Amino acid sequence: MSIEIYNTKTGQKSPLVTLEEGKIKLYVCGITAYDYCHIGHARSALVFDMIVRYLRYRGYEVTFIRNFTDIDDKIIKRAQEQNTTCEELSNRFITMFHEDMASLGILPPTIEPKATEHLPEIIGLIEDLIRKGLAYQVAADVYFRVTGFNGYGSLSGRNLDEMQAGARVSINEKKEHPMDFALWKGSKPGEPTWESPWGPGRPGWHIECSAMSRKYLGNSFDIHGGGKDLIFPHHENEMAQSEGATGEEFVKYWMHHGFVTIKEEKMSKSLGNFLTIREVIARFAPEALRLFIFSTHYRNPLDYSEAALLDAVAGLNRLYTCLAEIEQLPATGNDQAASAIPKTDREKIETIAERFRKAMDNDFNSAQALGHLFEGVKIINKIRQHLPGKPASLDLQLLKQGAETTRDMANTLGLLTENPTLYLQKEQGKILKTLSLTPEEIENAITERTTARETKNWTLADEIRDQLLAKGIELKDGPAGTAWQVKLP
RNA sequence: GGCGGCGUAGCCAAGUGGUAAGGCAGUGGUCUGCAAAACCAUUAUUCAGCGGUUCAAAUCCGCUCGCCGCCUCCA
Repeated sequence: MSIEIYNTKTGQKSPLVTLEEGKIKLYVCGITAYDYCHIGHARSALVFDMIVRYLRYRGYEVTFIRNFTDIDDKIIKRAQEQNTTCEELSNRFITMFHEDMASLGILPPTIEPKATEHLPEIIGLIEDLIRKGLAYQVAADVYFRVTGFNGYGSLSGRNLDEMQAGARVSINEKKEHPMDFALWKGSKPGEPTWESPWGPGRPGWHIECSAMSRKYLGNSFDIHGGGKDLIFPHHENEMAQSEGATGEEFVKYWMHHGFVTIKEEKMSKSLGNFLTIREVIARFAPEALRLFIFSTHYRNPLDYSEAALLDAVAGLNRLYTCLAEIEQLPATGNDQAASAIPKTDREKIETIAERFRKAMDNDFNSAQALGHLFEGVKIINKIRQHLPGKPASLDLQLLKQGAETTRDMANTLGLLTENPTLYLQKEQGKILKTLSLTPEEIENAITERTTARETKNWTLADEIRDQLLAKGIELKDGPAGTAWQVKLP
């Protein structure tokens, strides 16, 4: 079975057939570096991280390009506000971006090109377009002639007449057609400037991606991705530029992910309703954010809330707890004993990987894939719970294999990458730091309670236990004494 | 106005023609002096509403209602 991918351009899923056998060339639009990244950016990065990881797991050699836009109107404006240069500003936020990506455990792309480092390629592409009659110069600017490219609108499913009827397009008298867009902008005093055949200026927003993808991936490549908000105009314009210049099909599969919303409203800088990645990571484990993001299909909207993150934390704890419990199992069992595991359960465990792959092959349906992992965990837990004192070796082996498969599959999503026991300890440690209690105080209270229990003073014993619980410490009475742990969300 | 998407249990969320995955929360149970944790079991005769196609529909078609996004910078 092959992987099926939903292609924005065709509006349907189709089997992934790569240009070159076993290889995938992927270009993703990265950030415009002028501010901290928010959860929406995290979703974009995580979705494509998952896609890259999964494609590699499925045997593809993936060349992954993710660019930085380090020159544009917003950067110029913000730099002026902060009384700094565009270069300093964009470099600062690129560094922040890298820190955020590292904290989220996102694999670095093969290449991360910047617009400002590709001026020769950009200028060359614009010259190609002018030569082909697809671009024209007006004063210091160069515009793309949308009426000269007859596929214009085919990606976003629009046509030029409809878009003009929208009336939100401002009329610029210099342009031949209201929808024509800038390839090159003559610079105003004080703005970053590069020399060009059309005078000093800077590139328009869309041309950089056409130039850089062409340089690193060629005229034609397999997958181009980004957020849904990039479909129009950004990707529509990129496609027009690239196909106009080369005459070849620019991209085979266009992939666009949905937005992160807050209270059902799109998270965006202009609305001011965003949380930065660092704010969220300060409170929740990076893998919890991952689990949250992957708990819905990448094309659907995803509503951020604290409650939703806490759900994800609980889910992640369930997964890690299962793995930790399986690690505690004895290494050897009874070689003679027959398996005590029902056939249906055995089959469920044995087919975890197969079912996981089937879900992921279906347009990266991580929500369904995770459902299979949770179902597997449920069965593994059930079997483990009912294991006899001297379990059959066969059954121990099945449980261990099931846990290992679960971990391997989760790894292809960047989940369950930590040692289970250490992860759980670390999470508890993080919470303990926020509590007004030291381990010594807890131990002392337990000693006091143990004495009370020995004299069957249940009232006092329960009181001590309740007081600790109110502070977030759970006690576990066992044969070997009383252990404590921090209450996880 | 144009284009696109969504509406599944208390909440989140899979499921694109064959009789409702999974997670969180809740409830019952195992364990325990009682608990907690963990685990198990259980929770939608029904998929926004109304029609239609079909032996069969959450899934296809039509209409209605509600929500969201893009058309301007945006992941």
